[in-house]
Amino acid sequence: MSDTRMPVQKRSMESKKKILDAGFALFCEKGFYKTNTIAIAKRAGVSTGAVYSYFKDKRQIYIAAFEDYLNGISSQLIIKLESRQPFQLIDFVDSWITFYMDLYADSGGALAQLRMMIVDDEEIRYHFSQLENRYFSNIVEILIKNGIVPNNLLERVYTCCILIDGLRQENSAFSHNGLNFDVFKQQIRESVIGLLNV
Amino acid sequence: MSDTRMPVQKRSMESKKKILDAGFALFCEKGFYKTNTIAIAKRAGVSTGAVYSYFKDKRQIYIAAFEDYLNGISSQLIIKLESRQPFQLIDFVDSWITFYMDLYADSGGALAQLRMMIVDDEEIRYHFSQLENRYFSNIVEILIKNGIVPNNLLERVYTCCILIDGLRQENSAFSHNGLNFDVFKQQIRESVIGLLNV
Amino acid sequence: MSDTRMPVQKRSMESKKKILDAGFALFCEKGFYKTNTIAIAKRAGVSTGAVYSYFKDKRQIYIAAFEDYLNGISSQLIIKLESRQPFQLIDFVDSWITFYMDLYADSGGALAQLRMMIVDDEEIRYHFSQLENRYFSNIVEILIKNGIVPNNLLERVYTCCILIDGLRQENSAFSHNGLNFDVFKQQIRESVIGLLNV
Amino acid sequence: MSDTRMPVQKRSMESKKKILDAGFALFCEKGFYKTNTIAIAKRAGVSTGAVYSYFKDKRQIYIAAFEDYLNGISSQLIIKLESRQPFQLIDFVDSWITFYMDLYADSGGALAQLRMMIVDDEEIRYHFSQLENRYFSNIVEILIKNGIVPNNLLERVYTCCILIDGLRQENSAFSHNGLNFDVFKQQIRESVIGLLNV
DNA sequence: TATGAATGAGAGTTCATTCAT
DNA sequence: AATGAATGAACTCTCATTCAT
Repeated sequence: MSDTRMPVQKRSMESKKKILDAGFALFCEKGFYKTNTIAIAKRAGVSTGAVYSYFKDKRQIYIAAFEDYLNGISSQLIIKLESRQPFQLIDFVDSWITFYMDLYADSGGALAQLRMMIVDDEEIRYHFSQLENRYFSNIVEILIKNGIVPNNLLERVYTCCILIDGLRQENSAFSHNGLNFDVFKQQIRESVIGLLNV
Repeated sequence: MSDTRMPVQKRSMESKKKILDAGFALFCEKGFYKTNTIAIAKRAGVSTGAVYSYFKDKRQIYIAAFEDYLNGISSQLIIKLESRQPFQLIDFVDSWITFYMDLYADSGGALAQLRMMIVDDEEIRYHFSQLENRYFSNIVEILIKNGIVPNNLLERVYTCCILIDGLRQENSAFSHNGLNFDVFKQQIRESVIGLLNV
Repeated sequence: MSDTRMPVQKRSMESKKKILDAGFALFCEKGFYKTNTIAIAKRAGVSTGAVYSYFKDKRQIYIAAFEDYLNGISSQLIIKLESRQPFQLIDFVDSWITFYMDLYADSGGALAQLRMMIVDDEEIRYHFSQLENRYFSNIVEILIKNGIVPNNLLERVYTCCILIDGLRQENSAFSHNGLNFDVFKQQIRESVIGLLNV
Repeated sequence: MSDTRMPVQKRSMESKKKILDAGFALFCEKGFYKTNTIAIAKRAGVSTGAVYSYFKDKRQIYIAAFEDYLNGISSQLIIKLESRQPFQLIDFVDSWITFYMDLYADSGGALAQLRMMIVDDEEIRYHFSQLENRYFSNIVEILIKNGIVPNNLLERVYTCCILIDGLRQENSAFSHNGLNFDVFKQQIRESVIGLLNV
């Protein structure tokens, strides 16, 4: 038991952070239902009681942990995409695809888990329903800022997002026998460019 | 050692069917984890014991119920698509989109649930991993039979499937503010036609 | 389904016999608690209902099966022992040891199981409490018939029985490290002979 | 993944102890199969959940409870036997018989239960298989220490143990009609002395 | 405030027994 | 008489949550 007392608030914040990190890691690894609160507490190095002093219940840990994560990555993606100057559409699309796939690869299943829980649980669905909208809006903004302004831009961006996410799915979840990934990627890339380059 | 019952009597087969139907309905409504075996038994109008004489465990009910369902719908979709003669690409694509969306709409969450469980549970994933491949192959077959043979057809079909499923998602899972569904649908439609009409 | 109808009573007897045999085999292999009635019915090739038309409950199958078995072996042992003529004490003791051990070896755990259930279950204990008395009496009879009449014969025989059963235990249940079985057997043999040869 | 709790707080250790005591009492009274975890929890005055935070399953309660018990009694018997000085063989044998029978009488069925479960359950058998060897070795040691060193001592001791346990059985499990217990005891006593006094 | 032991409802599952066919 | 599907109480075990310390 360390003698040096830290400011109460700061220690408290650290415990909360540890719980969120532990919860997030476990939820990604094993999913919501196969993760229990005792395991979260253990991984976080705190007591089970502590978990319930910071969060009303298990679901709130989930929501808070994924909110943190999403805030992190969404800004990350946008920052990376904005930083590539001067703007070239083809370069932008390639970066988008690359960054998006890296993000998923690094997420260790986080985004797949979240998609699942959005289907499964009403409260989680409600909480994250605006999630993708932010992402779309950000992309739309960047495009407008750089003079890419076809009609129905929002819908175009959405279609692009679906295509890019399809590529991601192919890469991670299923193994679709006989599919040539490079050919597929090239098709997606061309479709996206076609949609934005009017 | 105790193996699950092989229905012999008529009564028995009816019970098994009732369990599958009840299980399927509940799994779709509430998801795997929020459905318990007592509820399945009650809904099926049988005892809890009966459930376990037909199925080794809850997961097997899930697998059997969804297998039945998928066998039903996959042939349904293909039959509908093949029945539209003479073949016209545009007409084919419109039918595809319509039928696919109807299927999901009628499934009452079944397909969304299944996607979720494929992510969540290893045994279920293993069991249904080949599921989408069958669907792709069927579409490819129809196209070839009707003279649509661009290069990289499999990849093109896959891309089309992703686009159409994106449309479906938009319709069911999320509400993306400000998105004009008809515009979006038109974009998808054109992208699909563009991919197949080389 | 064989067309030739057997006399009802005879068929009935056969089913009962099959249930007893199946029950006995399973009880020996797995014990009373790990054997279930469905398995007995299956092994016997009859319906579960049939089991309950011949026996009030699972315990009665156990009792009847072991009673049959014990009647069989006790007469067997006595017949074998009586058939060795002319009577020589040493030869008698050797035969006794040999036959007893063979009996156990062939019983496939039956007697060990029975001992266990006699401890565990009041009704079974009650039913078989006289079991060993018959065995002692038989041995005593043979000895008297052949002029072996030391004082306290019943007690001597009982002590002999314990010694011989100890030899059997050593051979089957435990592995007592470092024990030389032949030496041990020789000791038992001599103690038994000593007890009877006054 | 969830490991059983390592008691840290004092309260916790008391609970574990209470569960062990309750389990032991019930296992002795009613046997393993007729004792359920709810009854153990109730008798221990704890919740069912508590039982499973200290023990992986019911069998582990059994094993731990009997291990505790055996550790207690095995040293007890040896200590009593060693404490009788100066060593006299006849006195030693009489003490051995007396203490052994008292032990069983006081055990309230514990040792009989354990013998039964050693036959019935593989894991329990494995856990306690060395049990009797320790007892034999202890007796052997005492005898050697006191100059009783006939050839084949281990086997002699084993034979003695069987005889003494036979006496114990007679006293507890069966009622062998017509057997004069005192005569029988005298026979056993003399056989044991004969085996050791060469 | 932090701890972690304790809770207990409820989950999945088994199986001796019954009874409609 | 025979069948075997059906029953449902009882069992073992889990875990989100609480609360005495």
